[in-house]
Amino acid sequence: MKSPTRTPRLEDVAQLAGVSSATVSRFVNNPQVVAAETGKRIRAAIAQTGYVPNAIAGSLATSRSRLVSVMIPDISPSVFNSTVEAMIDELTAEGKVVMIGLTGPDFARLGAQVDAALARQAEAIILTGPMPDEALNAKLRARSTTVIQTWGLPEEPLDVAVGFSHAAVGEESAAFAIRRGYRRAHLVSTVGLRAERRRDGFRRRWAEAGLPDPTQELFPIPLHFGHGRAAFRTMRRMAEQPDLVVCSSDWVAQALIVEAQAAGLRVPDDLAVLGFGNMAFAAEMRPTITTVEIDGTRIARECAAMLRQRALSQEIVERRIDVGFRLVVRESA
Amino acid sequence: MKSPTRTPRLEDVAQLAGVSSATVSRFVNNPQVVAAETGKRIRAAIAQTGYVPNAIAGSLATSRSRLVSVMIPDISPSVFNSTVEAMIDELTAEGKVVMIGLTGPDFARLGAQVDAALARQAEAIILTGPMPDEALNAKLRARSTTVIQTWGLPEEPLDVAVGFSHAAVGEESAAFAIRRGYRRAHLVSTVGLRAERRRDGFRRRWAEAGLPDPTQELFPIPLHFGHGRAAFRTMRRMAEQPDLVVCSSDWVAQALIVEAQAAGLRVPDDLAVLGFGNMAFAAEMRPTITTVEIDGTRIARECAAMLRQRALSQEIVERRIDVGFRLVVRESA
DNA sequence: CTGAAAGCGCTTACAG
DNA sequence: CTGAAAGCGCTTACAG
Repeated sequence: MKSPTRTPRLEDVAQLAGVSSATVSRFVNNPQVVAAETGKRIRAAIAQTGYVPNAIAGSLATSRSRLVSVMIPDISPSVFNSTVEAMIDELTAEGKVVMIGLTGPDFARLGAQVDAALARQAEAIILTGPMPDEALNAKLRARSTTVIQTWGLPEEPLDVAVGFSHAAVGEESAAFAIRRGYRRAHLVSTVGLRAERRRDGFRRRWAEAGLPDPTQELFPIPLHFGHGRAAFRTMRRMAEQPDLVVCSSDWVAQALIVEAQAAGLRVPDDLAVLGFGNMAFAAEMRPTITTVEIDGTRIARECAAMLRQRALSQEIVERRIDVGFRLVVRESA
Repeated sequence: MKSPTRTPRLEDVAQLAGVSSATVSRFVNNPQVVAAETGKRIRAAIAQTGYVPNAIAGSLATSRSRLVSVMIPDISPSVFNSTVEAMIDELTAEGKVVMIGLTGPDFARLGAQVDAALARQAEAIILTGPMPDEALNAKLRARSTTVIQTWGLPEEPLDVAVGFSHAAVGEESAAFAIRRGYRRAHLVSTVGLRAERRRDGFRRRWAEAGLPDPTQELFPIPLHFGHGRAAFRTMRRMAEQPDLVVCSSDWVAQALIVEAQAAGLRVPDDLAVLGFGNMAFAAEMRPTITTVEIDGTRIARECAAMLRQRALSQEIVERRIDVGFRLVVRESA
């Protein structure tokens, strides 16, 4: 049962405290500029009325929304998860509100979500998805809203970018596999630019070592457990069995391991498996999964730092921040 | 590089179209009340300026924020995941913006997050956590903000509630286990009211069947994979080995299965395992996991429906909606 | 169908 | 240190 008592405003507090609403506003936003005695009366009035400032009115008056929009394809078993959680934590701590835009796995609703963010005067839009199309680019460029591209690290960011090089991930995975002595690699990944960059990096390094071109199977985004099963079936039908499968996600890696074990293969002796994402479970399965870790917390922190810089000066020194990645070597490869 | 061109306002569009800003506002919110000819000119002006309405100003003018706050403990491998995704989908489709408040696993920041939501004039606050304390209750009751308690289904909701009965989950799990012929149950769950209700329900039914009181181990929230390992170790040290472990999460169930298999036990023949949550992987592991499914999409849909009702009439017919749950019987028990 | 004008609840330069 | 007042960009009852 909601009681329809009117929500208290600044003015209500002011009357109760016997001051002007301007003074209450100052006290709320900057207590030390108000005389101690006055402050005490205002504090009491706020407690008595249960006043909570109306941030909508505040935002309108200052033209600062404190809203940051984060665009992600989806939530559930997503590799973006920890990054998003870290973003919410970081930005909330700075008094921002984080609005999550779910664009759908194929980013179909990206345009609509950007409009929603702009309508709410988002101070920044953080894109984890692929580059928006040219129309969207133009719209974003015309605004003062900060646009941060994350995960992928475009050569020429729309505005600023924080991420890592997918090509480098591919290359370093290949270098590791070569050192380990694997010779027949099979790549399981997704359509789309990012995964393609990783595959290309892998292939380049692999070819440099004089190894036979890897076989591959691509799935639509997002990858899930079931794709690992399908990939295993395909793989078993191949003329020559690979000794290493490189997966675009830990989920797929885990599914492949489960299937391989069920088929009597030993991992990694008969078949090695490399994952991507270093999700929490990767360290816990049997065998534990060798994978690539992206430091989502670091990405979130750099994003927050960029926003702070922008707030202070509109001048961002470094427009591209490479947070790198880490190959986490465990048992599966 | 951001170009600092001024963001277009309603007035800019109006001048370009040669009408008043009121007319543009009408066109934007309710096109059919404007003459077709006028509409055409306005549409052109909007396209030319790239105008996006300022939702902050709109919210202030109408006192409708379209903001809905969802409070969850955390994101990563959480059982709340699909529910939250469904909420975002449902509410976004109705033109709302969803603000996610991360309260921390122990809900420590719930009070602060509620204040943030109220400050932004959230139209509704959706709580997945435990009942807030009395001070928070009072603050929420005094506001016209709709408060929806989800997951758990309190006897006497603060405002309205959508969820299921934890006690019933416990009872039905026990009934199932009894039918299956298990006799020595071990419960692995968390401290806190909800898990306790499930345990109590289980025990009640178990005792009715004349079976020996289940043993148990409790962990702090949130449960994760590692707890399953720890639980298995504890279990192995027990004088009498259980034939069934009932887990508060699929993650724990999966970890137990992995450990049991590594120790040479067959699941479910030597040890049966029951999970909770029906996370995507539960259907994919070997053995697949028998678990309890909560329909997060249904919960989200009912929440959205309640908000629609409230918007129309302030009268909500049903204050408690029980969405039930489903025991998904697979291989692990 | 359209316009002039008041109002939503704040913030902040300007005076004092 | 404090107050009066303008302004943030919309919406909407009221007139016409």
